Amino acid sequence: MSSGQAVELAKVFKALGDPVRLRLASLIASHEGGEACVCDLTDAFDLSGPTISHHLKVLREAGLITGERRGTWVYYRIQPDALRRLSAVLVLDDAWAVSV
Amino acid sequence: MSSGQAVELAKVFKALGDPVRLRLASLIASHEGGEACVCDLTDAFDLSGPTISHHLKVLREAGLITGERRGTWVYYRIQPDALRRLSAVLVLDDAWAVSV
DNA sequence: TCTCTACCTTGACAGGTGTCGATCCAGAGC
DNA sequence: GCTCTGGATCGACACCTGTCAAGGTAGAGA
Repeated sequence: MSSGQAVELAKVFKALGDPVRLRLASLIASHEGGEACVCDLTDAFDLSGPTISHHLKVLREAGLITGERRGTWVYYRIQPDALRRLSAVLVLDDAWAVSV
Repeated sequence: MSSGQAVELAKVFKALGDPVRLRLASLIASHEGGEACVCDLTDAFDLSGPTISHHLKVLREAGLITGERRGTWVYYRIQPDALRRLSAVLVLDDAWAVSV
């Protein structure tokens, strides 16, 4: 894989390289309707609002989730394509061997 | 996903969350015979030996690669199971939704 | 045994990251 | 307009990470 590809991919892996962000993504993905309000998420952690907001921003900038404001609340939703792309990279037999 | 699971998983994602380590893993996986000598790897980067060694250690401790000394050289080899496990986690539709 | 090579470990430093309190902004409702 | 509430941003802090120079260890060969 090229140096540029590695930098882009590493950003996404790095975003998932934190227990809080992993659980945030998991909670969003498994929430009914496939989306979760921030108020639902903050309750699940023993962390301050700004900290949750920070982690959500990291996930957003990595392209793993999208946020949308609807009235008073902000809803987050998983980007399944981003996960599928990551998953494909890890199946080394096909992807890695030929992509270097 | 439980808090404990998240911590374990995050370690592995974090290990891949660096461009150098991603390329290292990719180089090892795609090298002939499925294993690569450290001397092959250092040439591919503009980094000092200790730095490469440090990154290899991170990958090793995450369970993504194994190292073995054979005579003068040390050979590293990918752990395909670790990659497959990660890949499976990312297929959210099945795994994530039920594992929380 | 001595030396050379390949690699690892240690120590130190700059820069990045997670966290929080304080503050700010956007909508809803009065 | 004003106020309340849900979130985001800012500023600051402790801690973690990537990097290298210097020194250490293990095996090969003389």
